[in-house]
Amino acid sequence: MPELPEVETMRRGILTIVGATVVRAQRTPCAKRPIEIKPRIDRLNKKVAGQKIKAVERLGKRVVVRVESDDRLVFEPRMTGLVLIDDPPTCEHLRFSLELKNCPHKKLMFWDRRGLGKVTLFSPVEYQAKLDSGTLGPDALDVSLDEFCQRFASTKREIKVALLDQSTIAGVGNLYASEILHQAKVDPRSRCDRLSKSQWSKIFKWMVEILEMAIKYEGSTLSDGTYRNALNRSGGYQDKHLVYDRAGQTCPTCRTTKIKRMVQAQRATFFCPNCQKKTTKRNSKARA
DNA sequence: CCCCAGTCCTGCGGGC
DNA sequence: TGCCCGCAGGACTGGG
Repeated sequence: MPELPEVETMRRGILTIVGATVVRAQRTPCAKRPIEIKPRIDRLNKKVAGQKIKAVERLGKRVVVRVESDDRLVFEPRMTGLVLIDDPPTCEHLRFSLELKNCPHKKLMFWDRRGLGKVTLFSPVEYQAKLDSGTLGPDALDVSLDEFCQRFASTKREIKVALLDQSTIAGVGNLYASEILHQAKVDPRSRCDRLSKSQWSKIFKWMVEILEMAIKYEGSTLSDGTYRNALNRSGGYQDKHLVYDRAGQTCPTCRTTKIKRMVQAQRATFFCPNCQKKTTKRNSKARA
């Protein structure tokens, strides 16, 4: 499931399209079922055809292709989407393509097995409005500790659930949330408004560290094998997971307790009950 | 406003 | 062995 590191790996994998000219945008004829593309493909095509690609950016878990007019084509891979310039895993789930010229690669493609992904074209005004609407928070790798704390501090939600909310911070998903809280030694059920300053610092520090490390390893490929890096190989970070999908195994950190799986907000959470104990503001201060 | 459950989708694996 | 159902979860919607 693409989270920030996997999407960043996709972005880096398609950087050679910068400077290319878009010939046309089209839904891929062999795609099994249509995905949501906005605006309608003919209108979208009119806006991007003939435009030069100026930049390939990322915002949270989205790949953003910016053209000369500053219109932005935003790809949302969600569960099983891939943004590619090389052969997709199958022909049948290819959903969308941008034909290119003046580029070593002829096409930018959006492949998505489950079809939950989306492709949306935003004008500069629409894009700014989207950012201002508050539905998408700042990127997890582009936020200060102060803003990070500020955005979470007042909510009573459980920290694991809050981390997944893209309107607070964009980029962290289910897998990395478990890993971050394990390294920070925070119980995933802790209420945000009851976490201490030092716990927030640890969560922030490990969030940055884990996301950056996972980018170095080109992301995590899980057992379903969907996610591939730019060279169509598996990512490498799945071997570094300490708790995710390791229920029943001995915790690699304390080596005494078995990792547990539980469900929070209908999502699986993995944690070590020994390493990640609930602390109140009071007793964490007393300890310090 | 804030939060949560429900919804979409396909492929895989557990269980019978 | 083969079939079926439940599960995987990112992001949005509707309702309390």
